[in-house]
Amino acid sequence: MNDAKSKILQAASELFLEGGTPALSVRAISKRAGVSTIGIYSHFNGKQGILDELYIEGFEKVFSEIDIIDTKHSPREVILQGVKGYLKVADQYEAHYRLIFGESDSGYAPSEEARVMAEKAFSKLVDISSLILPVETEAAKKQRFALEIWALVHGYVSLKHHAIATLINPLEWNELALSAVATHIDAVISKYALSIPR
Amino acid sequence: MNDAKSKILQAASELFLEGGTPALSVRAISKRAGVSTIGIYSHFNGKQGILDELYIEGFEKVFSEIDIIDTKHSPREVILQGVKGYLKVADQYEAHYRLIFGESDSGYAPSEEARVMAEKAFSKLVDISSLILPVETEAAKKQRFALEIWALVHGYVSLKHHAIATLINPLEWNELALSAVATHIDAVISKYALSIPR
DNA sequence: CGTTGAACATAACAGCGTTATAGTTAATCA
DNA sequence: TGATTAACTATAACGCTGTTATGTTCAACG
Repeated sequence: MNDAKSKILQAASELFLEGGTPALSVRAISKRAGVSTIGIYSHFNGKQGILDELYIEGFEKVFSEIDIIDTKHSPREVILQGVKGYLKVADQYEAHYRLIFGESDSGYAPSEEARVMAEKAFSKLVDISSLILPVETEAAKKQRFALEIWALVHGYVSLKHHAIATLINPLEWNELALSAVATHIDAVISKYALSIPR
Repeated sequence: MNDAKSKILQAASELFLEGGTPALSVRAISKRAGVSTIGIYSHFNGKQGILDELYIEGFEKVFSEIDIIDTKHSPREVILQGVKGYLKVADQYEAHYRLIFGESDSGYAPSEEARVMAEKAFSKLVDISSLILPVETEAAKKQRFALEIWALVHGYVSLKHHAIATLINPLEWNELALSAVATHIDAVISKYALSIPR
């Protein structure tokens, strides 16, 4: 990798972690990276290119947390482990998370490459969440169940940043999310236990 | 209400519905309202004041949809009815929804008055969702259950705007959300059915 | 009638993403 | 070696943003 290119990415990532989208101006990045402003445009596709890199970086972190190879524990516990990792990433990389889910500046739209990364992560989520479903379950149904889990967890993360969040003890949030997922998983498990002939 | 003031609000609301946050510039509002840019600052607290009005407007719409007085149907159906209304508002007033949940421009933070409105809506949600809980359930527990419902529904709405949403039929989204909520409610109902001594 | 105060338009400020222009440096090639 | 080419650089500008200072107009009130 080009030296200037990696320095730009490093600077952008630092600024992003420190101050989120508002701190991520082209001039600030170039200043910290020690390059001129048009360096952002020669090495990347301007600000859109920088945001794309951070978007992908964010999804890579999510992916690595839910990419679990575990044969010792039950599917239920594997899913909960993945949710824990997801919540951890959402806490540690809040700016990335907000970027990924359109909660920052509205001017950004992910590129094709960035969307591929997003779909890869969702695909992995489908893999681990469908562990509790019968193997012969059709693909669309597996997707829908993964979506249920994701919506529930993402909902907690998103509401955590909301004004209403002051009503609930902030330390509890992740536990509440985990508990809600557990409730939901158990409901689905018992539903399928009924529908599976024995 | 002052005439200029209402014209400004009208113009802002129109622009917001048409083009969301990016279209909502102080100059564009003043131009459409037929006032000077400084009028936005004399009648409101600048852009923050405008966004506050739209924030409150959005929560009012949510509130009116979940403010259900219904003694004919079961608590379960009342909740699902509220969720349907919530999803309708999220569709019809997408820009408001994104503003409310921090998914637009990151510079905005709701004022005290706006937060009061948000809490009022959440309070109403607690009211109708706790209909399925035993009356003697403690307040914190009712809040936590309302949060579960809200997180689940909001998760679906938020993910609907996401890049990953192309993988799922967009027409199905609201039905998927409703179905997920129904699953979750039933799980909680059966849990409490077990814990209630008879 | 004179004064006061509110709303007004104009213009400016600093910042934003982006780009045109021009200067500098380094590597490549005849 | 000397000339050309490509990639870097800085400077400045364009049009946009939110915000504010400066005058100006105009209607209401004592």
